[in-house]
Parts: sequence; structure tokens; C-alpha cells
Amino acid sequence: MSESVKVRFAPSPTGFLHIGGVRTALFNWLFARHHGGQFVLRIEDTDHERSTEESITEILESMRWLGLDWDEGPYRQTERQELYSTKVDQLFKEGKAYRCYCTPEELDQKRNEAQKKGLKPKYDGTCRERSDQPEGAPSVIRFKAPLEGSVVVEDMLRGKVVFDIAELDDLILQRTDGSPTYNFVVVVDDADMGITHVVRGDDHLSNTPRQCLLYDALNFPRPRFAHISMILGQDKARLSKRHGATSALAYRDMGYLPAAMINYLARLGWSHGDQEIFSREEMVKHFSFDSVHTSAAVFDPDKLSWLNEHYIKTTPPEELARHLEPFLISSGILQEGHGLDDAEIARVIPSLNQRAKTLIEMAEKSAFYFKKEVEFDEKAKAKFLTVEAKPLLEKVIAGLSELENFSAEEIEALFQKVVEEEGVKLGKLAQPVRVALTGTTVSPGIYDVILLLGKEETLNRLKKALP
RNA sequence: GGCCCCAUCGUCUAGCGGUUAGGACGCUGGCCUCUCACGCCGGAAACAGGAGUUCGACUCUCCUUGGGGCUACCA
Repeated sequence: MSESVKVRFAPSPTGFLHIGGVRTALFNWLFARHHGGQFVLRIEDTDHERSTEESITEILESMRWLGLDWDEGPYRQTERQELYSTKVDQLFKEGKAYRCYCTPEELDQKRNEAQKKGLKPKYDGTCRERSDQPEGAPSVIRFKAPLEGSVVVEDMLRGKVVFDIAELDDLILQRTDGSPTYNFVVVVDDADMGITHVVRGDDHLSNTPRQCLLYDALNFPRPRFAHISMILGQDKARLSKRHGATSALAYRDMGYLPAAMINYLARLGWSHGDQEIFSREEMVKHFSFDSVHTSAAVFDPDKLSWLNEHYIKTTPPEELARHLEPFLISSGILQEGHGLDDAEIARVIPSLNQRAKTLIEMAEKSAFYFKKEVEFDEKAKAKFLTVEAKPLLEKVIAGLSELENFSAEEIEALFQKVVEEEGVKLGKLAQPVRVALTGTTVSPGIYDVILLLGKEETLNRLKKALP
């Protein structure tokens, strides 16, 4: 690992951070951490129209939730205007850029005409050699790109990708209002920040030859590139809002664990043999672009859900309790300032973590532990809290009252005894008790429920539920 | 339209010239069982098509087809 590594994630704040963006960030992060390099966060807010502060806040919140920590930044391009101006001037003075007075309308028209004739809809170079400077006419600054030859992009994933320069045109570096454009600032920033490896979505692959030309013109060394594939929806179209939840925070709010999201996204396009479950450390240790592949991947909510279940099962209860607590509050099961600490919430987790797909589900299923009053499902009550069940319940009440240790073993022994004496199946006893204690026919194992509720609370609820 | 990228079960993938084409999600049959789950055992399910190269192609080359991206004073 002699080669130094500095990478960046550069989202534009024109909306929430979506899953595709997260994976790009993740691959950058993994690559940096694997090589002991630097990970820079840069906000590409050159589009004044569409950039918002809320988006920036949400992006940062998403990154923190996912544990994708950055070493530098967040930089904001709006704060670096001076640098861009300097570089535009430099190119201009060196004759590598020129003013273009064509109006957007004229350009539109030219494009349409070219397309009609079946020609490339690229800029025709009208102002390229123009020497006059129309007084007061608005202008942009264009890059004077080479006219022929080819650009070879060395991509870590795809090898050499060759582009014919004739396909490219003179891109705009600076708009009429003086603001710089994306393809230009990316190059200036990546070079200025010393980015060694540009890892981004393959929707940028076609932009790369233009950027390479810019690197050359500015006398910057080109970085190495890795264009990772896109994430698609079930219909194989690029993932977008209409595919349902696509923002990172939406998954947090639906009760997904960051570990599940990270693990899922890591395995989309990257693999390490047959391994499916990776801790952060394992991912960092094994991550390499050698084992990233290049075809687009379809987002599969089912597999994400499976991983979420896995992490709910395996996260230590006290740690999971910290994630669960906000959901206990948002679902109204606990009040703000409830006074319970993580350990107290964690008590109930071992009985629930095998039966919840999300934290929301887990919170809902834990309601009967935390709520003072049992909320009865009327159908369950009518079916199980019957006069036939009454003697059984009474025996359990009497038996539990006399238990000395109130252990799982003792409780189970008591149930066995009652069942034998009454000559019924365990279900005949367990279900009425379950309904009495939880209000429903579905719950964790009945001995766990009794144990967790405690002797006093259990007896209270049983007595109260007696038909 | 032009240019570029991509192509193994429905999905995520392993495979890197010789395999009964493996794993995972999902689906499905069964077992376990106090409910619901978990778990365990089993099953169905793929090399897009066509030419080459080769003793031999999922694997290498080309074409076709299909999907995606770029082609903005968006990023």
C-alpha cells in the first residue's frame, strides 16, 4: 500500500441523499479506509437554482447516520469561486479558452437543425476564432478543446476507454453570470485537493474525456478513475422516486439499521467469495476494485430487509436499545423523558429480536411490556378468555404465587404440571395466558413474557383478565 | 440519431479454457413448536442469440439483440 490515496464524495445538494449516492460514498470510503487514505466530502453546489441548505443538512445527516466519516470538508464550491475565476483567467490568457456570444436560443436552434440533418448536435465553434468583442453583449467562456485525436481514459474497472475528440465540443467553463460549470469545477477541485482517485457513478464516464482535456490544459496530472455502475429499480430503469423509498434517511425512519444498509450496498457490485455478511472491519479489509464488477445492479428491498433482520438479531441488546428508543417514543409506547435507561429497554430485546424485521415492528411488539394497561384484541379475548379457561388460569395464578425463585425452569414446570393435571395440551393453557398478559394471540414465548413482566405484574394481569 | 458502458437462476453474485455451473435473497416442500417468528433439512430456478479461436468455451474475439449512460449556460 505504498500508493497514497485521497478520494472524495461530491454530491450536489439538489435533493436528499439517495441510495445510489450512498453506495458511491461507501465505495470511496471503503477504498480510502482500506488504503489508509483520506476521504473528502465536497458539496457541489454550483447550481444556484436547485441547490438548497436543507439538502446539505440532510446529506450530512445521512452520512453521519451511516457512519461514513470524512477527513476533510465538507467543502462547498460556492466558497471557492475565486479559485475557479483564477483558473478560467489562466486558460483565457493562454489562449485555451475564448468568449462565446451565441445566445441560448441560437444554440438551441443550431442543435435542432444539426439533429434534423442527422449531424452531431455539438457546438459548431462559431465564436472560436472570433476576434471582435461585441460591446455589452453577454458572453460565456468556452474551452478551446483540441479538434482531433483521441482521449484514452484509464479506468480501474473498465480498462482503457477510448473517445474520439471529434465527438467532443467546446464546453462552457463560465456562464454568462460568471459562475463556473460542473465539468470545470470538478477538475479544478479534484486537482486542487489532490484527489488521487476519482470514484463515481458511470453516468460520468462520458464526461471524463472532456475533463481529461481540461486536466491537460491546466497542466494538472490526471487522477485515476473508477466508474462504478448505477443502481436500477425493479424495472431496470435508473433508481428514482417513483421506485418508492430511495433516500437513505427514509430507511432510517422505517426502522432499518445503518449496518444493514451498508452491508447491502457494499454487496451490490462488490463481492468477496460467497460471503454475504460483513462487519465494517471486514469490508475495509477486503475491499478492492479488483472485485467490483461493472454491470448495473437492481435494488432489491427484500434482501435489504433480510440483512436488517440479521442485524436486529445479532446487534448486542444494549446497542440495539439505543436505536430502538426513538421508535418507542414515535409510536407512543414511551413518553419523552420516560426515564428508562438503555439497559432497561434492552431487557426485552432478546425476546423480540428473532421476530422483528424493522425497529418499528420491534417497538410495536414490545408495547405490552411498557404500557401499564393491556390493550385487548376483542376477538382474542372472546376466543381464549373463556369460562373453560378460567380454572386453568386460576391454577396458574395459584401456582405462580407460590413460586419461590420465579425462574424460567420453575414456570415451565408449573405449566407442565397444570397441563398434566387437567389433561389438556399446552396450547390450551398457553394461549389464554398469552392473551391475558399481552392482549393478543401473538407474542414471544410465554415463559419469557412472564419472566420479563415479573411476578407481581403477571399476577395482576392474570387476575384482571379472569373471565 | 451519434458516442460510450454493460450482459450467469426473478434479484445480488461466484466462476477468471476442462465444474454435476457454487452461494445468498425471494419462492416452495418438510421438520421443530405454547402463538407468531427464528432455526434446521430438501426442491424448482441461469450462462441472451449467432459466428469464430481452440482438442475443448460461461470464460477469448467479432456481430446481433437487449438494457443503461452521455450528447445543457444540470450535476
